[in-house]
Amino acid sequence: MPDSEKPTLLLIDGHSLAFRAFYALPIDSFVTRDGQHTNAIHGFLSMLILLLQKEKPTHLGVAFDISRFSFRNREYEEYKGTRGETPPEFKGQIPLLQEALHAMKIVTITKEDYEADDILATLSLQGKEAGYDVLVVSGDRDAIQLVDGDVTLLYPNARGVSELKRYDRDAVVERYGIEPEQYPEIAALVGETSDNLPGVDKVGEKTAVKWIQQWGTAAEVLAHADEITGVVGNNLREQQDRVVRNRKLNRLVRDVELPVGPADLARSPIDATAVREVFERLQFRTLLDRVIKLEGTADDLVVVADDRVPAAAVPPVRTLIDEELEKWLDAASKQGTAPLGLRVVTLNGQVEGFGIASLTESAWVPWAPGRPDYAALERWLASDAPKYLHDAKRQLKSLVGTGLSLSGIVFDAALGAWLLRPGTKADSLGGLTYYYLGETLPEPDPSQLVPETEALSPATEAWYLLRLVDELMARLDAGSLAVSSEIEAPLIPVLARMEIQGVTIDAGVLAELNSRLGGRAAEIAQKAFAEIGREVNLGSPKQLQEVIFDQLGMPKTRQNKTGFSTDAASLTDLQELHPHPFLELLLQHRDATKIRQIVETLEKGIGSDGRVHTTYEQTGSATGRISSNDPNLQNIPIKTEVGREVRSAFRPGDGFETLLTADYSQIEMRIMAHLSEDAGLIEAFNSGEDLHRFVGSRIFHVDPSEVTALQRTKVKAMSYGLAYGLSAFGLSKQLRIESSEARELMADYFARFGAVRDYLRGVVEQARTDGYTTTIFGRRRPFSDLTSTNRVLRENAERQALNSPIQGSAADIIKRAMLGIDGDIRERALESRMLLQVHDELVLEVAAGELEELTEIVRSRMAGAASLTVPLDVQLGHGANWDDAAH
DNA sequence: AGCCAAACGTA
DNA sequence: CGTACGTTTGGCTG
Repeated sequence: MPDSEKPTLLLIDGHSLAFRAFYALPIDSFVTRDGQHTNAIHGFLSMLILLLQKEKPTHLGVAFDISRFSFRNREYEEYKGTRGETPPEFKGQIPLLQEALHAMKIVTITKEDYEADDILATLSLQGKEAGYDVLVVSGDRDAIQLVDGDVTLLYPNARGVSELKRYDRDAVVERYGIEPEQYPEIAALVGETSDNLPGVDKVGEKTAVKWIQQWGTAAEVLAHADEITGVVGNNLREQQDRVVRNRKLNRLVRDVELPVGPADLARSPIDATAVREVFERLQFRTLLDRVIKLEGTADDLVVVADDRVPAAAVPPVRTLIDEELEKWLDAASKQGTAPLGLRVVTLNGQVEGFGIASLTESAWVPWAPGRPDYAALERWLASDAPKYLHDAKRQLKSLVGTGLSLSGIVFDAALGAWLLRPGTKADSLGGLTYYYLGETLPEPDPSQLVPETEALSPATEAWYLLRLVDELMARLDAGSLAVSSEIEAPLIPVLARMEIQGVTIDAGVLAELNSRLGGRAAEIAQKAFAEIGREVNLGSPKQLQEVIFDQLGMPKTRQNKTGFSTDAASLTDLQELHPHPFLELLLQHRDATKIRQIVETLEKGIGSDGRVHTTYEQTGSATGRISSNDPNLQNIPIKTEVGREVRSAFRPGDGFETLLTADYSQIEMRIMAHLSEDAGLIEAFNSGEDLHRFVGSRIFHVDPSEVTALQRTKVKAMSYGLAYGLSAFGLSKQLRIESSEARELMADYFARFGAVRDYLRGVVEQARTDGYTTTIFGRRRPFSDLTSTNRVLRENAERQALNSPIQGSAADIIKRAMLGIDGDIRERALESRMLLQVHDELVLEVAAGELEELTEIVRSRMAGAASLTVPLDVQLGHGANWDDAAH
């Protein structure tokens, strides 16, 4: 509770918060009729209103930078040098935001030559000394140093401004393990990429914290630099200038001369007319209402995190059984009833019960096998009555063996959050609730025997889940919502079944392969040692560097962080001009041990049922692909002969006849043809001619039949590379041709397929404007670095952006095919089942007598998964193992 | 045990 | 100076 005796001074870094809001809110959705972008203003004001309601500050000021340059640039020219050009859509919003603030009678503060954070530092110090409770809101981590007994920092989480993390002294200590004053000491060692202040190489937060805990300041760390051993110690000694410079620059100035002091920041009543005028100009309707409401009746206002989600009181948890439960669930099953939140609770693999919630009620329903009085629960679970879950696949799998079935999963919060921010890692329910609702769920500390905080009831979790889903759905655009409800949510049970089924792998084949490869690796190693006259660890790049560059005196290869690369490409390059048996043997050794490692991983993964059960990570990629882990079954070797032997260990299980594999041929190029509408490429696919042969004939001006193998190889590499943003330089590297030839090849390609280039350029351009790319089916991927002035960052983002609609659309398509196939299999009650997905390939296990029917299902569902301007070609094959099945 | 970088398997 | 992943290994540190 705020100390009611003390006035509260709220200080905001306007620029940094507005900038974060700019990237947190879709730029498209906030544009006035005359084209003025307003997303940063909207996000900032929305956050401000929340703060005013929650914190009830008596005094308030917002500081802004005047320009990108401050006295720090005189100290260090490159300061903040990596920052991108401010997007024009953002720039214009700052004066408007200031205008809106002035209408609300909020003081804005700027100071020539200083940054907003220096202003905050000065005012927070003055405020503290004058007896205020001070709240500092900044998106700059340097502001952590301001935290004190009376000064609290509110810091936005990752992206977005609607959730602010509260850092008081304890929170800083908990998060960083050091006192707030010491934060800049750590930052000086670690560096700050966004300010273009490199720190000491190899020193991350952990290391820095450890040192600061030991020695207190960065200066003291430097004084003890010679006590630090190892590479890190060397780096520290060599790069101490950086530390000194960083420390100098990240110290905030606390005595800036300002025209106002804390007392001048007392809040005054808003100028309602002016607010109305500005807000109408910005076309902020709901915000206007919220600002008007702030006046007067603030006390009985419900704090809302968003226009759409009214916070409600947490409903009491009831334990429901018998008729009461039946009545509730039957009502919820009626057509058109609102979804319920659901948590499946397990302990040691056993289902213990269910937390179920509506917005007004929440219930804990214990469950045990064989209890007849839970018919209503089981009926509701199995029905299509809509349900919201978080990480539904995991919970679905936990029901295996209980006899319970679960249907009606219409939205998964983990998937929804991923669709909003596909580049981020999956977050827990508590994490998402905090991020999106700004509310903290109590989580017991697993390290405590008797936890201080008791775990939240699953029923209450289900209630928070319900509110979270409302918020996620409100934030998702129409296209992403469609992807959620038509692709991702329906795919959950399909993937769950694939994981549960697993795939049979012949352990005997693997064992034989393992020992054979082991023997071979040992042999090769011996020969390699003989060549260099000593034994080294062939798996150690460091030792290999000694051998290759020092002992053998080979020319240096591509540089990497530890010296010079010894990767396959570099070694092959070396072989060209400086052939040496050791290099050849090393490459062979790598081949053998790599495959062997994969074989061993697979062997360990074979369960008592003789099958390997991977886990598909539905939120595992930024583009929309699924990933596979534990073990990864999407990287089983295929390119070499031994590699294919691994595939031959994949067999149909007992009672199944054969394996069926089906893959899309050149799906990414077909999507490229569709999206670019390039007439030549479309003709290529409609002609029935081999793609690369066709393209080659156009580039080299010969008949398709006269395209040589070498020409075809070059064309193929370029076609595939295009979708990845390949440059002429990269192409020349890959094909080992002159860069002039590579440039010519690309020029010739684009001369014939110009629409492809136009399309790729257009994608990047559009992504730069909108801030995201979109797939054919509406899946989005946001980008922030497309406007960076840092060339490496920007060009990386450009390649990702041009690739994302292509790779992402391919992912959409195969997912749709999987839904169709799974649906058909179930509808026709076939015994056959889908086992593996490898991005453009599916592997199925065929039950006796079902091959013909299943083949037709797979063919038509895959080919029909999208209607593009070119056909989707599907290659099918079957056989006694995965290798044989692929022709 | 935890972290990082390198290397390499797949699409 | 080609996208998207997951896994292992060595080497460093505690």
